[in-house]
Amino acid sequence: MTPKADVSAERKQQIFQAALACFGRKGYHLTTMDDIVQESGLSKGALYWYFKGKKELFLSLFQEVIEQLGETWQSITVNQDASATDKLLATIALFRNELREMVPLFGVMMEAWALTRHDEEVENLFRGFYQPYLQMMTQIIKEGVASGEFHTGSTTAMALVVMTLYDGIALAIGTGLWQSDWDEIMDAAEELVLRGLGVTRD
Amino acid sequence: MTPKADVSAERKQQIFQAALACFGRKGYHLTTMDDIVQESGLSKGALYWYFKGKKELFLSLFQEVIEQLGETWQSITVNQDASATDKLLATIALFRNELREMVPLFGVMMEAWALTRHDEEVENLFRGFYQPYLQMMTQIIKEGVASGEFHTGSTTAMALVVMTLYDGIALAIGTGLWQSDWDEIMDAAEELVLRGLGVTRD
DNA sequence: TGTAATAGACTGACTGGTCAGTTTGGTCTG
DNA sequence: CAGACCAAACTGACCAGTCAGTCTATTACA
Repeated sequence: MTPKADVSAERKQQIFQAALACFGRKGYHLTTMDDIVQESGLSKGALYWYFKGKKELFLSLFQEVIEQLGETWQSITVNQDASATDKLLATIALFRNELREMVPLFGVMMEAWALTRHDEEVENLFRGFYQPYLQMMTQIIKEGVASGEFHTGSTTAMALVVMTLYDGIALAIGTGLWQSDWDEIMDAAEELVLRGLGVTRD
Repeated sequence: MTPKADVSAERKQQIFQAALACFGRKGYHLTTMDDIVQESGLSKGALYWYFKGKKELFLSLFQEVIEQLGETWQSITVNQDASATDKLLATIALFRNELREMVPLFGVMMEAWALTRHDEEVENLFRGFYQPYLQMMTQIIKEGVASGEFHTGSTTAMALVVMTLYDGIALAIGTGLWQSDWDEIMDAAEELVLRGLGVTRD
């Protein structure tokens, strides 16, 4: 059933890489399949052999990255007997480190968010991506409020706002309009979130 | 020299309205000039009589709204002898009220942000839009830190983060992925920002 | 007052180019 | 040879922007 050495995995990776480069440069709507063909060194037939079309290729780019980050986060968060503060700190640290790697994706992701509004398929996909994130953050805050570590009026709203803060940073960095220092921004964000939630550190 | 009643103002408004409806529905890339033609009840020629092209029409949609909000904010902020806390509270209240009106624009604005990355003209325009906002926020925080009302490590980074927080909310609402209650979100944002800056309210 | 001239506002068919996706015809390997 | 894999030419829909011309209201002038 696999008569030939299976090159599909590396081919897909090859296509992903080319697609990311093109989408990153020109955005979703302005990159053509032919751009990706050229960048990848393959042919149009090859692209359509591995992916149904432009949209599927585009969305596949995120699936991997987002889901993997979610899993990493979960593995940190699930940790039974850590305090909510510890979990929050771990989350913030995770964001600080992982999001930085994802900067090239941010600009592209913005377009994906925009697509969300006009394409039900994309909308559902992203809702699926995002919901676990929101739930994890809600869970952490809920625990913190219960244990008296955090203070907030509405856990769900606050969770959304905190997630949203990092989205906003991704947006700001993604546009490249203000290329402030990453660590400085992350420090400020951390400060705002921790003090904003009423966390008192040692 | 003005032989005919000048209808250009209302025509432009008519086109704006149609454009906003179309862009809001289908996004920038997917709406056709012909869509706007149909929606507006005018003709293609008329559109191109008033606007150079699709991009100019799109960008004009923001110019008005953004600049006006900036001016309103400034008029509040400039107030000589108000405390930094008062200014911040006024700013937050302004955002709470004005941004709500702008929700239909948010979805569209995301695409504008995305455009920013592939079009120098758009980039410069938006940089110009945004910079005064950032400066005003920086100014407020700087004053607050100087007077001991606020606490933060880096005023500029914190200003960016706070602005970014509201961008993120705009993004979240713009996508419509989570249609949480506006007031609840704004309450949480206010809470996070105020406590995060170390503001102690009587 | 009648009429020619002019400017502003507007129409809509048309064009030139673009691009996602298809088709056809391979090649290489087991 | 069978089926996975790929090349490249091709198709057809779609769309931003153009342009030649129309319509209307005002003005200039006799």
